Amino acid sequence: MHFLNLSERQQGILRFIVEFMHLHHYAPTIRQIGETVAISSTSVVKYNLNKLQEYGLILRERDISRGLSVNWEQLQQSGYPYELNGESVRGRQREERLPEADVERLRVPLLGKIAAGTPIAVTPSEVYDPEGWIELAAGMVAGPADKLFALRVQGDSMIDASVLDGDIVILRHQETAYDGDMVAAWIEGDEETTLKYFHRDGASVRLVPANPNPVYQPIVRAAEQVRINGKVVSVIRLLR
Amino acid sequence: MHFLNLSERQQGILRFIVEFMHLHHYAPTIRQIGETVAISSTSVVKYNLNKLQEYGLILRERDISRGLSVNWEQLQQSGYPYELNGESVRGRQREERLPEADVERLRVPLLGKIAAGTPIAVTPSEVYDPEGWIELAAGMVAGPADKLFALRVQGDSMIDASVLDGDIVILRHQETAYDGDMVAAWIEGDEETTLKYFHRDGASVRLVPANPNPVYQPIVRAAEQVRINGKVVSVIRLLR
DNA sequence: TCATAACACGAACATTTGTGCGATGTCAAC
DNA sequence: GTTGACATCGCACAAATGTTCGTGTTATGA
Repeated sequence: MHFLNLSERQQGILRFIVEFMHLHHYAPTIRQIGETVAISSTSVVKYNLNKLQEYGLILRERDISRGLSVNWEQLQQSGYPYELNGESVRGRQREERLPEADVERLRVPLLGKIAAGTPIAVTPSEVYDPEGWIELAAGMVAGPADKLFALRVQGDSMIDASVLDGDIVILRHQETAYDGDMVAAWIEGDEETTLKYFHRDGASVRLVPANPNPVYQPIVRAAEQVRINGKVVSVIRLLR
Repeated sequence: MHFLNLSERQQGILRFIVEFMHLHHYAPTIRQIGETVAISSTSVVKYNLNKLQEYGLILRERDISRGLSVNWEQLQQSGYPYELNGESVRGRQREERLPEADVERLRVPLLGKIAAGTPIAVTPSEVYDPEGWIELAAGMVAGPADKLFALRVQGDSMIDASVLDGDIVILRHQETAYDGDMVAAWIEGDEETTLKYFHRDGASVRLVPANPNPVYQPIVRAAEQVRINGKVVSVIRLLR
């Protein structure tokens, strides 16, 4: 979706968000957006925000105050006129990545384990003690080196994804996915975490194992039952 | 204020905030912080957050949900440990690290494809004509970083090793193996290349698939029939 | 022209989330 | 032992903030 094909309001909203996030270091609320873009109803803002999210330009997390972020890469590709904001989108991106100044080497936090029977704790509830960091060459992940984290696979339950006990899975944190993405998802009802290829079938979701052997079957669940934890960008197996 | 001079709780809080913001693109709430750092009272979190703000490490805006941001510059100067097991990484230490770059990053030649039906022909001379190079962090391979080469898997024939089409296998060139090593081997008679765990049974060799699913069975062959091409040290899968 | 989808409105609502404050615990200085 | 700074705890509270829903309004196309 090209920037200029957005509705006027959506352009305004996007511009404001970019500007706001540049000024503060957090996102605006829908009310703040509404005020500056002259939208009286919060629901209208939400409506347009949803559109922007559909276009992949922003990312929003449900029920989270200011849980709004900009997909900078997508924004650039949309032909966003970032000169208008005084500073470039690139500048902003650099700022975001300050913690990883080294472009060629990535440091990805190893946040815990992933196993079939237990949900991934994106926000671990125990005493905070990350297990460490994984060093990667930048080429080891496709796409932006952003929102990445690593999990160690525990048990052979993900073998249908050709992922073995002890493997390390590199994920990009996101709660939505596109068809063909391999995702880590928690399936409510089944109460299990799984690694599968994601396909949307209307209101339901089809999760297809990577291993084409027919002993491993796709599963289909209602979309609401499937909670995506992240997109798998890489799997690494270290043999002794 | 140096990072290590912070109270344990403050260190935990700071660490959590940094990682949280790395994953999401917004700040955590004081409650989320409290849960992960095992602080039961929101006011205690606030108290420590105030401290961190006094030290200039974070910035907070009153009454704003998640209106919390990190002062990255200050953080770096505080000696924040991006590597938890090693010593802290400061901007100044960069130059010292540069000479070590060769040690920390590996370039492994990509020598071709590996498929079930064709033997791997790796002669030392071919090393000089690779299809490309794979950049790895040193931690991606165990053991010495010599005699390494990479092959791209073609086809689903190695699925019994939980290795998929397109995966990259990092091998160390060697013609013998110890029990328990995963090897790439050409089996004469069967005329095929396979990736399996190597076990010696007297005069014969037992090759065990990594996938324990009984549809994949070990094979036993006379030792002379099994030509080892190398030991698998790593398997890497890149998803788009 | 009519149906339909896309867009907009506003108010009610439910949560999420930060703040305030009195009470308690700890520890070193006097 | 008393004092006081510092750190902690619970909990009540109010403000901040996203969502839902019934109802208009405006395009779009057959």
